[in-house]
Amino acid sequence: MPRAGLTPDLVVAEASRLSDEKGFEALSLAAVAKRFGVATPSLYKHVDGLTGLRREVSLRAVTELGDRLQGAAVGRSGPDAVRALFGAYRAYAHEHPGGYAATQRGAAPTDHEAYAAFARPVEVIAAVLRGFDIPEARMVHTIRALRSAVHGFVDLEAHGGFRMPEDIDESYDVLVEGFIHVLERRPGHTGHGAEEAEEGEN
Amino acid sequence: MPRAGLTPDLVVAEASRLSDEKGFEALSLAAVAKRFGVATPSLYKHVDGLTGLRREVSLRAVTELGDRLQGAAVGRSGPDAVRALFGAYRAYAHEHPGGYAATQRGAAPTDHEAYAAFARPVEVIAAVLRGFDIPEARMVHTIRALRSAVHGFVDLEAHGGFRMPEDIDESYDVLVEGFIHVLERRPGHTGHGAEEAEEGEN
DNA sequence: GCTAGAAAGCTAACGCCAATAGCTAACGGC
DNA sequence: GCCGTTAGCTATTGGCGTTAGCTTTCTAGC
Repeated sequence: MPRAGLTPDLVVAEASRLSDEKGFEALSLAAVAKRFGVATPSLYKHVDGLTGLRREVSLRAVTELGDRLQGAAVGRSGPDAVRALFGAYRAYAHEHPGGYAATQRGAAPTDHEAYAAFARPVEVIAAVLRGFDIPEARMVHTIRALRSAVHGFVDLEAHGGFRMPEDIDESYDVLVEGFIHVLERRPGHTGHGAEEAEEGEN
Repeated sequence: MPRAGLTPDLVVAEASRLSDEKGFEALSLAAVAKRFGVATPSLYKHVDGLTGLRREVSLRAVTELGDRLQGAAVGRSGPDAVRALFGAYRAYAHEHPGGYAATQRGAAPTDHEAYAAFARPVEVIAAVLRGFDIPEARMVHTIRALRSAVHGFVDLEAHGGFRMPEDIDESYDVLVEGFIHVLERRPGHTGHGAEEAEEGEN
């Protein structure tokens, strides 16, 4: 009997595809094995159980998301960069719903590799926001606000939370432009601030 | 052997408690049964399987969330009402993490009872926003933006997405005040709008 | 107070999944 | 062409959801 020729990368790639098609919650070792025409236990030779597989899918997804954000932001600045960021973020979630969902399961605090991977998208956001006149003490709060806005919209949309007939793209525009408006005309204001800290998941 | 005295309400209440303690994903018939000192199949006399139990927990949660929002908004208007809304929303998520998570699994389109229940929190938000000078064509988009902001923040926070040392309450303030700022000083602007529609999940 | 029927909770059994142990056969280096 | 490595297998265990069918408790009505 010839071998299936699996590798960790192949398995994770197929798992990512599967979770994009059926949802991240539907990701199972049995389903992945079936796709390769292989028995479930065989996957253990390439992946550390279901937990490990989920972790790898998350890592892959968050890395790709980071790349996309970076790609969107490069060469732009100010409001344009923010628009590009918002756009790329939602586009990724549309193209890879399972991957985006995987992105939401944070990494264990001890898992340094995952920790770093999860920090990257945030770093890109931070870089873009530095183009605005935001006091250091407000930086982290602003990053968190942006992340909340994007993620909230994308997540609600993905779960079918917007049921009215109004155009969803237009709603996103309203959100994005509203956010930019605050960024531009509201640089300071709350003077009492904490000191700054370095990169990481804000 | 005396009976356990279960009722649908008791079962759902215990399930809600369990999912608040261990997470909505950890909700299982087996775990609920164990809490009552009862065999798993016994629960089928009160609840329509795991799917049904999840639905009931969701309904209960979304109803309570709606009540909380309403309670927070009543007697207030304008920015104060928005602040109260944001506050109550996050407070609910803190007190009932499992319930809040349950809230995110939307209802089936055919499930009219659930549909109505899920619409209620949105109706409260809509009522509060009517206190601002927002063009009808922009209303739904604004509601969606608010929901995105709150949910995004709460969801990221719940999943441990804010890892920097900065105070999270303060971040929430920044988000809330930013949103209010847009509401107050940016009533119109994009003139091209759709027509209005009635309540429902926006 | 007794009885009959409704219904609560039980055990048994099946299928699906994750996971571990241990076998076998295919592959690659020499 | 041989041999060690290892990919993939089968067998098995344990947990879960679900259905079927039984027994026993409770309660309504006489």
